[in-house]
Amino acid sequence: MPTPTKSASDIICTIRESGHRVTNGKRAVAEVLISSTSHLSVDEVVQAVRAIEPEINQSTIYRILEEFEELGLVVHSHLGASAAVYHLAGQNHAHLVCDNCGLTQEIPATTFDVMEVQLREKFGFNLDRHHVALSGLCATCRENQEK
Amino acid sequence: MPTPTKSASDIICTIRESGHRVTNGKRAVAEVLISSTSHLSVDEVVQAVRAIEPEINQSTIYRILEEFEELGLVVHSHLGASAAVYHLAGQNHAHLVCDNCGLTQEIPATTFDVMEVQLREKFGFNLDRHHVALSGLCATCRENQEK
DNA sequence: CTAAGTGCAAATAATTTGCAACATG
DNA sequence: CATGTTGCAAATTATTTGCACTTAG
Repeated sequence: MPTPTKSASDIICTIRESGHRVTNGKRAVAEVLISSTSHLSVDEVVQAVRAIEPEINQSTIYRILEEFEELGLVVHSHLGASAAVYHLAGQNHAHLVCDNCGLTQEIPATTFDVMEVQLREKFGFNLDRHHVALSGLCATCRENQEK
Repeated sequence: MPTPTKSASDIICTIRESGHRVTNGKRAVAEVLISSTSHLSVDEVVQAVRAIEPEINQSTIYRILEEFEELGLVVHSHLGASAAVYHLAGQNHAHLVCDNCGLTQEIPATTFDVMEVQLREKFGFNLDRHHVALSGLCATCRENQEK
């Protein structure tokens, strides 16, 4: 059963219910995350948010993203690059990152269904399928490497 | 077919063959990596190397590790923590990192045999099994979370 | 009102780089 | 002796934090 796509008001609601306060900054971050199809670095979130709320500070964005993550609204990954990237939770996908060119493909998290069960049974480990990032070589770089 | 364990002289040999020069620093880093069973952060490598070569500089270690990685001698991963960790290549294992407590378990890379084939066939992606790090919850943290 | 949230600037942490001095092949 | 390597200090990049001021509930 796929997680239903969240709307901005769902996010606002979750914030309020958790006892946190709703601010313009949080509304803007929510909108940015919802309208983005890809993964955003903190810096990209900052740029996008400033189009809505020009006066917002970078450290505020860090704090908002941290709060959203604690509330389970967003997840972040380290896709090999230096800076972390954020996106909404509940989007069922995992990442394949090319070591060579940095290309990131998204693949359905269902790819890991079997592995998830296997890891739990064998190692007692509960895989977070929203947070999977695998390294390797994309098709193009592999071909070039084989010369 | 498991990759045979490298010795310090294998590493030295590879360096020389690649046209790079062999220095005391590189010898020391090679020894440290070989005698370590676990993953070392750059800082840990620096500490360990200084036991052999007290005068070595941190940025030199960064440069040596970078060179070793280009030569395919070592690999590094980002295990969720801030600093990257390094270990010898060819040790067939992957990592399971607990999001909550940071515990890192090593599991045999053969766990990914099926997945490797699947990723190549479906997405043209060539998984690097030495570089796999999966996030989730370890058994203990999972239990505690279920209350 | 009052605790949560924010801006700002300074502090950390991890890593990289420019350059002059040095050492390997 | 030519070029790869190193030490050092300064620069970068990503992220965090202390604190006074502001604002949502």
